[in-house]
Amino acid sequence: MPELPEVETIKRGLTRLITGKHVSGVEFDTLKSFPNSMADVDNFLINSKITDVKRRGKALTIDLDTGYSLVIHLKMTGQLVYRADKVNFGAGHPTDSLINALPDKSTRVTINFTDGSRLYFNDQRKFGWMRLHPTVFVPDIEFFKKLGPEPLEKDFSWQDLKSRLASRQRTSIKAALLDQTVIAGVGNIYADESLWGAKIYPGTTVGALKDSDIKRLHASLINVLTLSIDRGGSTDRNYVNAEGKKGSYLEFANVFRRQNQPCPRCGTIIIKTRLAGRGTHYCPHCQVMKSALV
DNA sequence: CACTTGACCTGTCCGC
DNA sequence: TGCGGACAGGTCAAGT
Repeated sequence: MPELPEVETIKRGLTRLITGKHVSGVEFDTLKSFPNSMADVDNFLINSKITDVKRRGKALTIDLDTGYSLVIHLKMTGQLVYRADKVNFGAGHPTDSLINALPDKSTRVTINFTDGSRLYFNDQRKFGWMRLHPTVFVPDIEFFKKLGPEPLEKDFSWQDLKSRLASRQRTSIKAALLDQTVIAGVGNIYADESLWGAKIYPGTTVGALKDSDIKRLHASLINVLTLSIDRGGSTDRNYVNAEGKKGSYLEFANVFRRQNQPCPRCGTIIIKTRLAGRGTHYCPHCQVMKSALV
């Protein structure tokens, strides 16, 4: 579910909501959601203070004053929702239907703070996880070591994108964008949206892209990711921010989930197909096929 | 190595 | 209304 803009939105919310809070207790259901030992939880999480919240790619890191960090990946359906109130409103409460019944059957982990507030980790499909890791060794986790550069870092240039793509010449540009070792944080929504913005057919072979194509793609990626963060991310199904609210970017999306609708640029009907194992949306008129796979 | 496919899970939607 | 199959925003392991 959450891609870079969604995780960034959650990160900003959590920074504001939980920094400085003290953990008083933790409940979790399965070892898959929280694969640390109870001893680790007791020694490094309980009674700890939250010192910082960070994002790298689609992963979150919550630093604690015990020298440990909570590393979190939400995968497809994970949610991190903070609630200050102690009262459960129950189903049907008008203020916030998405989170009014937390915890629910998708709640994997509940972190209680000393002031009575709570952080819920909900995950319908159970793909996501959170785990404790020594803070200084977080960068050594294999996922982070292999991760490509952050596309919204100021020094990320089109030449950087070109060099990251250099080892993926024979695959499609869509598959390359989804590969987190090429660049960090792009998922299915923003791959389709950025390729539409750059007028590149998603099945185009990376090796067939010219410098001018890569320049447009670089600009389009930054544009789309930045706009989505401004809109609070995309809610297709499950995504909510740290306060349980949906994002509005999909209202501004140009191709994603817009199959059978006219392209905003040229009016041609948008196609949905399957590429790199994923649903893929594009305009068959303005996203030109060059040397293409599929 | 580069590249593709299936598995991990639950829920929902669509066609019969 | 019921049932089977396809599909869903991500990553891995295992295959070619």
